[in-house]
Amino acid sequence: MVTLHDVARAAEVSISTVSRALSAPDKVAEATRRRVTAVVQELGYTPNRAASLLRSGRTGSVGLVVPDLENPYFASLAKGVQSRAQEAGMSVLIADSDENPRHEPELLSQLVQQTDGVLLAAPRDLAADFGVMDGTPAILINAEHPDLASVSVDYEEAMVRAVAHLRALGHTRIAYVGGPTRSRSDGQRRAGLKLAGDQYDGLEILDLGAFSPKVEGGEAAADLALGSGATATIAYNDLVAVGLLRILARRGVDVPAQMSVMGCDDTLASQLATPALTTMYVDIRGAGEAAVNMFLELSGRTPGKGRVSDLAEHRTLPVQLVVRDSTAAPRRA
Amino acid sequence: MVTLHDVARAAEVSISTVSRALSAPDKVAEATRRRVTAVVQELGYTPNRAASLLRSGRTGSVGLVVPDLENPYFASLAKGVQSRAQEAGMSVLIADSDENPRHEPELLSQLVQQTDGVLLAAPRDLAADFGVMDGTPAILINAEHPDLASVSVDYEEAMVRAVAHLRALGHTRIAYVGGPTRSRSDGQRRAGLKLAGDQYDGLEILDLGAFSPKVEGGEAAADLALGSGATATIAYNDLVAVGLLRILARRGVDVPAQMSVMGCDDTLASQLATPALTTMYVDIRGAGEAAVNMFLELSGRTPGKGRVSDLAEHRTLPVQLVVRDSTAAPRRA
DNA sequence: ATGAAAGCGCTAACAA
DNA sequence: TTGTTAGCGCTTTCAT
Repeated sequence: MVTLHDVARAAEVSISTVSRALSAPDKVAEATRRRVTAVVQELGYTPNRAASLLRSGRTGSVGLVVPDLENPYFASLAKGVQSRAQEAGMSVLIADSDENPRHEPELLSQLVQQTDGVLLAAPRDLAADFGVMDGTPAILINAEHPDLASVSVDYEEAMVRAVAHLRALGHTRIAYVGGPTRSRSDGQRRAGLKLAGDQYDGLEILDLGAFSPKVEGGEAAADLALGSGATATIAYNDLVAVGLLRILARRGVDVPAQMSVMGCDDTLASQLATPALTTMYVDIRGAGEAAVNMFLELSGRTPGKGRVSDLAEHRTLPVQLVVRDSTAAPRRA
Repeated sequence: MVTLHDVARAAEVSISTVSRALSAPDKVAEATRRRVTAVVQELGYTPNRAASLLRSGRTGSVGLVVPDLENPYFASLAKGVQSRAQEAGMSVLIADSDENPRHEPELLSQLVQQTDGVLLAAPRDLAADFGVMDGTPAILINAEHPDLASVSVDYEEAMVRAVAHLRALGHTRIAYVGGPTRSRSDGQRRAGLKLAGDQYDGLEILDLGAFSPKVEGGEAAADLALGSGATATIAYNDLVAVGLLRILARRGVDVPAQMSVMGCDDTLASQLATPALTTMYVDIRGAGEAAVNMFLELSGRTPGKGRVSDLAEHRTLPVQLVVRDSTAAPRRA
């Protein structure tokens, strides 16, 4: 292993000069700097992370807590976090709470000790989490708290646009299959739906109730949707939409001719479904990246353009309509 | 920050005793051990990883390299790795090569520095990877190398059973949509297919060629399958099967009545598809866990029952048939 | 602009 | 069984 000492010896300077040449190039004479970097190249020196971290008191990693890594939504999020962190020279410790809110605090407290900060995706029990965070920088994803920075998808806008799309196709009775009641993002979606409903004349939004945010949820809601007289149904997310699709197919209902179906999130699921789902694209990977960026600013590692307000910045991510094969004009009666 | 010194002082022992009490409890008197652990609890001491790394050369983490975290297959793998590692008190650093074999060596060399060992999932360019591994323990997943331990899914058996299922339904002409030519696991699948083909009289296996292991691949192969006169098609994996389903639906072909379709891997995709895919379940999570276990044995952290042959143990994981809605008896002509 | 030197918190000889 | 001690490779004052 090549160390600072080796480089220093070869370049005939002291180790502190080498250290400076690498981390604060402007504090070293041009000639010296060049000589040092040349030797570094030649010897193939790479700094020992452990040593520099020990010295500086940092760990060089961020923690990420997700409910379920197998859920395509969180897989994408993890991917975004991962890639941005890597760029910034940090590593990511991922903890999977297995959809169990009770695991969160425990996982969190583990992470807190091993990382410089934590990204919390869709936390279920913020209050409990708080206890163990103990001052560690934390960023919330799809959740908000007055004292914490956060990045969330604009689900309200997502619903407004979804309705606009269906309305443009000529639908006037639209059903909504909701997600978990306690979910903050379901609340946002409903707000968007209400907004859209008020905006158009003669448009009816039917609330089908709360369902599990999975395929099963959609399956449970399908007959309700059918019986509601709606010509289009918006699902809480893509998974739920897939469940709808499945039962509708079994009932012999042609999608989109007899019923239009929309998902949300544009996860892999929307592309896998048959017919492919019209859905709202939300940049999950971008959310992951944004969360890392916020963390970086918060902990002052980014030169920082003006530095964030204080601790608690809230960032909202835009959404976009993706039209595929599951929506069409309603059939003339 | 609580350090060893703090604990030592409070417990009235030396720092080395504390260190030992934690990492080699049997080398410390029972009473002392209890006193120390009590103080550790009380003070909330957690070892400084950077320091112990620096000193011991170990990191307490494993690296995992996957081609794509968004692919449900690798997401599950990551989940398995994650959970077993957690149990063993280790953390996981995940690197995503973004399906680009050229990223691998770079990611790997980063990981090698930060981990005690590396798990390589479906590596594309083992030769290049080798250069940077430089003696770090490595476990291959779905790949093999004479000098490295590995765990792979038994894709040969998977195909044998898939064919048996279709055969039992009455199919006699079965098409196979292959994956990447260079893929080792595609070779295994073909071997299984051949085996099965030879085993039954009057059974024809048609090779449709090599396709991208994604939805697009299946879409590309669909018309070929249709034109081949086969009554059933086996796809390289679930994603490819979904692609088939999509085009078949567009062509008005009823699955499974007119064409049976099988996927492979039993990823989320097979459940999301319409109709739900009959597929071969392979315990991907188990593979991840097994890989961690092997690493643990290899690096001698598990008391080890007899210690692995040498460096290179190869473990094979079983498969299982999952029947859903995409297969049925062929229609009488 | 450069060098000397003091540790960061911990592990692992080596002593006792 | 326990304690003493010497660093691991680096950053960072403080001199020069």
